[in-house]
Amino acid sequence: MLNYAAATGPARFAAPPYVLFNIDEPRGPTGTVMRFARNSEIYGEDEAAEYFYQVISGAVRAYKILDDGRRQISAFYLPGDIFGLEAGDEYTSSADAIADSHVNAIKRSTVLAQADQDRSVVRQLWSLTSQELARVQNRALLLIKTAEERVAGFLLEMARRAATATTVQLPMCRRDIADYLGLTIETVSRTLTQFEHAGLIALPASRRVELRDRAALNRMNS
Amino acid sequence: MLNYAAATGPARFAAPPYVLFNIDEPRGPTGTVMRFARNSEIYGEDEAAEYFYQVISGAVRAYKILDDGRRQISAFYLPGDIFGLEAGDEYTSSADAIADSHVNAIKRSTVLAQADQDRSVVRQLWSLTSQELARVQNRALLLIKTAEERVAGFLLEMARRAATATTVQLPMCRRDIADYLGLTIETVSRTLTQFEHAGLIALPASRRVELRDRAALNRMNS
DNA sequence: CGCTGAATTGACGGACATCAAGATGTGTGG
DNA sequence: CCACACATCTTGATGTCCGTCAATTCAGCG
Repeated sequence: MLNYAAATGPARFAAPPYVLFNIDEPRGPTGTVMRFARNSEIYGEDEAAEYFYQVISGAVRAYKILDDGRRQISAFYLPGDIFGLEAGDEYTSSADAIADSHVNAIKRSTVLAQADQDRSVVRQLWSLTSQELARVQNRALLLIKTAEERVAGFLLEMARRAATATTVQLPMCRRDIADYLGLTIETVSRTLTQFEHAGLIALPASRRVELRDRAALNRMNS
Repeated sequence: MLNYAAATGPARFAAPPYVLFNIDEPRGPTGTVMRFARNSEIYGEDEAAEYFYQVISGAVRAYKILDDGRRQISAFYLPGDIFGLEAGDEYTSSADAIADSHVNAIKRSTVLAQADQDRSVVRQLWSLTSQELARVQNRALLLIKTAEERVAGFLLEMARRAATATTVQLPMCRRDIADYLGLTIETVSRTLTQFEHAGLIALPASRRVELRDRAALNRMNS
C-alpha cells in the first residue's frame, strides 16, 4: 500500500548538495521516518514548529480553517516536496495526510544548530521559503480566474508534478480540489466532465485523468 | 509633496538590530536613497534583481500581469516596508510607485557578500521572506471570500498599517484596490458606499476612510 | 472655468453557489 | 462471493452575487 517507488524517482527540489534532506537516504542521519494514516494530522496551526518535513510517499495537504468552517488548502505536497519550513516558532497552517504517507522529519532545533556550523543551511532554508512564496503567488493568481481556468491550471500543475506520461493519478478527493481552487465540488465536477466532453481529457476513473489536449488546457491557463 | 514625516514614525518590521536597513539613517552606509515619480516602474518581472528596497515615503505596489491584460496586485508597501527581497536572481513581480516615493535601495550583491561575514544577515532575509509568505497566504484567504468580506479585510489591514487613530488615508486608487482584492472598481465602490450607509465607515473623501464600527468590520472578516 | 481622469450609481446578464436527487464506488460482514 | 452501508462523485434545477455596460457626478488642474 505504501509506495516507496515514488521516493526513488528524481528529486523535485533545488540544488544539491541536500543539506536538509536527502530523499535517497530517508533513514540516514538527516531525520526520522514517520508514518501517518489517511486523514491524520501531522501538525496544527499555531502549534510549536518542532519538525521540518519531506514527503517520502503518499501526499499531504496544508490548510487553514476560517471561523465559519470554510477551509482553504494552501498547498499539496507530493513525494520529494518539503513542507513545514517555518522561520517563526509556530506553524502557520495545519497539515495532514491525504493518503497513508511516509514522511521524513528532521528536528527544527537540529537544523538551526547546524546552521551555526554550516552557513549554506540558512541559505537553503531561505531559498526553499522563497520557492514556497512563488507557489503561493501563483495560486493566488489562479483564484482570480474563471472556474475553467482554475481547473485547467490545477490539472497542468498536477501533471507537471506527478504525471507518468499523460496520466495523472490524483491523490485527493473533489472536496480537496475544490478547497484548493476556491470552488465547490459541484463546479469542479462539472468542469471536469465539460473538459471530457470537449475531448481535452479522459476520466477512466474519478481520480485518474488523462490529458488529451494539453495545448488547449495551456491556452485556458491564460 | 514628499512626506518625510512618514519615515520618522515607528519602524514596522521585526527585530533590531537592522542589518539590512535602518530607516532612521536612510542615507547611512546601508544604501542609496532613490526617488520614483507616481506610476513609474521600480523594477519589472524577470529583470535581474539588483537591489533590495525599503520604502521611506510614498507607497509601492507589486503586481503581475496576465496574458489577457488582467493585473493582480500582490502587495502594497508603505513606509518602513521592505520589498524586492528575492532569493533567486530575478524579480518575480513588477513593482512601481503609487505616489511620488522615496525608497532606500541596497545592492543585493552587497548584502549577499555581507552574509559571508555576518550569519545573521541570511537569517534575517529568511525571516523577512517568511513574513512575506504569511502576508500572501492571508491575501489568498481573502480571495475566496465575498466582496463585503474582502473590502472589510482590506480596510482593517490598511488601518492596522497606515492609520492615524481611526482615519485611513488611502494612497491608491479604486483600480488598485480592485486589482488587489480580485474585484472590479464598481464592486469596490458599491461595497464602500454600502458600508457608509450602514454606518460602518465614513467617506469624507474618496481616498479617506474613517472607521466607525471596527467591531462590525472585524465580524465580516470572518 | 472648462477639461480630463476618477469615482459613483443604475440596469442587466451570466457564472458559479446552493439545494436536491441519483449514480458510482468501496469496504465490511455474513 | 454477494449484499448492504456509506462515502464519493455526478447531474439537474434554481437562485444570487458580482461582472459588464452605460450614464452621471465628482475632483483635480491648467
